[in-house]
Amino acid sequence: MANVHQSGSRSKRATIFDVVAASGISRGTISRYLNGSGYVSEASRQAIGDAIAQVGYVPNSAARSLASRRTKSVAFVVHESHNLFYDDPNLGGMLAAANRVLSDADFQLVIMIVDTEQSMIRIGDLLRGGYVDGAILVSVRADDPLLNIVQSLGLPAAMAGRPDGPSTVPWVDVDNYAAAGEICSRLVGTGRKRIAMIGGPADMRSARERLAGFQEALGESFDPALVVSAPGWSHQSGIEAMAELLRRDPEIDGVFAACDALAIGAMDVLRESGRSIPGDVGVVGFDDSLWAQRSFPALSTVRQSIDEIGARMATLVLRQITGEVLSGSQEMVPTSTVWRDSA
Amino acid sequence: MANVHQSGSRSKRATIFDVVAASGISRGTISRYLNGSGYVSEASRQAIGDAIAQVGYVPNSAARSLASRRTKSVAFVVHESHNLFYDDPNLGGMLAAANRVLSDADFQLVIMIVDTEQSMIRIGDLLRGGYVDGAILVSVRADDPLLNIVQSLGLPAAMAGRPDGPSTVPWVDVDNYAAAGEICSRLVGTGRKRIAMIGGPADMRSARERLAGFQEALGESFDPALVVSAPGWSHQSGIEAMAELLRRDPEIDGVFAACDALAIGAMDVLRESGRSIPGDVGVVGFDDSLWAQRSFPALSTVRQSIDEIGARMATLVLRQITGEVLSGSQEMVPTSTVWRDSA
DNA sequence: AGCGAATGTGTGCACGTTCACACAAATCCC
DNA sequence: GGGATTTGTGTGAACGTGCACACATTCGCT
Repeated sequence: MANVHQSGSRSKRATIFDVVAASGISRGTISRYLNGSGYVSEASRQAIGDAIAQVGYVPNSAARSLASRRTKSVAFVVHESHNLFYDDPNLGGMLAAANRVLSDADFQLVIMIVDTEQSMIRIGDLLRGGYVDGAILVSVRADDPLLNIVQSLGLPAAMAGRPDGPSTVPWVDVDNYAAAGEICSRLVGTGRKRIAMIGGPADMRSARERLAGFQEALGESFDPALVVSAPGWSHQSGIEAMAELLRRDPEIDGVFAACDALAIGAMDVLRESGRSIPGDVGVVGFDDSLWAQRSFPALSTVRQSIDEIGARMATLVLRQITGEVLSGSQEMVPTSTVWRDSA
Repeated sequence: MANVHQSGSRSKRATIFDVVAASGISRGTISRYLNGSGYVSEASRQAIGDAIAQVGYVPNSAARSLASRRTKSVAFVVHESHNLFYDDPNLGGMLAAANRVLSDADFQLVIMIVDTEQSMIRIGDLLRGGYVDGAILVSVRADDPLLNIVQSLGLPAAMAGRPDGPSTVPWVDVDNYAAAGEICSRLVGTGRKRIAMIGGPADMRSARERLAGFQEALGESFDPALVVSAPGWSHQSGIEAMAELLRRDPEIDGVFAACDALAIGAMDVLRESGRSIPGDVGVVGFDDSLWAQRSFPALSTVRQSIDEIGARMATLVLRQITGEVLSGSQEMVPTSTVWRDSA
């Protein structure tokens, strides 16, 4: 009851003026203390620290953002349906990796999922309204309005996968073409004759590159009739695509799926149709997500470090926030082929 | 070049005063227009709308937050290691569901992961600094400092799983005890004699409740030597726990794992040791995450709607933000047993 | 006609910081 | 020992909005 500070949980929050009153030191010096801009004597330092602890002061972030024109937060923008977050461990992994880097730099991650026309408007306004200092763009489509918003604003940003058209936004990507080519050539090398592909959404560059790598690896024996482009990257899409492929040609003995979730959907269909894996049909995927490691049989796939992609994007954004000009910069993360049991 | 608005991407952002200049209408009325507080004539409405479009005005969120003392954002606080986001689809599902509800209400989701002492301080300060209007707490530990912060601040909040001690924070939970009891009694009912359990972290209430349900279902035949508490909810923990159990008793013919990831880790060990599932050993899990549906053999488990839990927490927080007092309120989400192939 | 309510509009102040600037004191350098 | 630095401190503006209040106009009703 005689408690000086925190008298009741309903009391107003302490402001910098309360610290001024408790320490007898001016606003300016306290601000310098808080922001580490130097020029604060040891004595003041001590007094301010004590006063802050005594009144339980925490700087108000809105006031700070308004005055400094910096929010200390970065958006993680996902242009996909909400449930991909449940379906695809890669998304969560990228998010976690980005958050780790950002929070070490004292930045917060704000999540923005674009899956309707309305949400696009909302998020566009948020970006324009200075809600964040930068943006990490995941799953960007061809002609994505988000890209235009970010560019015309000059907002620090980075994206996963290279953009479709010309763009100044730095990106982090893997060599989809080469990686797809390599895993498929090994599929060819193990004697498969009728090899099909389940592609990703055709309006995504990474999907098209994986397809190109597949085609290159197959060379003469490439047959466009054995390619189905799934509308999404989900397990369900894989099921539907595989069913369609088997309808087109029941003799298929090899499948390259553009991501692991698609591959596992395909394996489910193949197994149900009585085919053995890898005996009758060899299956390979892409991503080396957890699905690949835990599926049965364990999936041969292309390993890409989702962690590194997430972390690098965060770093790119942070560097731009601190003033570096990275326009058009690009980074490649290496991949490797992981040969397991499915092919 | 004669472009009036947006002259160069580096131009300063339009403020409400630019709208005043362009429309000839006062700040107050424009503010009312923006916040839908009524009392704006049709003529003004029109003029303001035009002026806003003309100057490309978007309200500044920091200024708005400072003046209104509302941030329109809610924290999603996870007290777990970063990589759980990759490991556990439930976390992503909860996040997506919460975000859907929040963004419909025009709120943003800010992600905060607590996994070190330092991050706990950072996030505590963020919550105290008014960075968010409310918080969704996931994976709260016994005596969690976060709980105290939230409560002493009177911050609107909700948590997944009921708290360990007394607390006023509303929660959403499932009946872990009953659900665990039911799935285990069916394990008993199918003739298993030596049934083991892989429990979750002992400092989490849900883990202890699932253990209690297990014990109740087994009755007389419960043997504490056949229970191992995993330090986390991960696949890897499941592998280690199962190995330990087999060391203790190779005759085990049934396993109840406190979550699906643990169960699948256990199945991997069992399969590798030459045991067949469900022939030699029956395995059941908890959560009905994607892992359960796609594992081989498909896992029998307890279905809980992670989506509904996430959405309800978001709703609870929003209701408190709009002024409702929900202190101590609690909601139960129903579960059901899903009988697949693993037992 | 007159009065109260409903509708519509503008202005001052507050929100809690950061930043630039002015200035005071201590230190350095031939 | 005097001027130029370096170090340290306080004060007055912003930053861009919401909200309370004062005031003007229109409407409905007896």
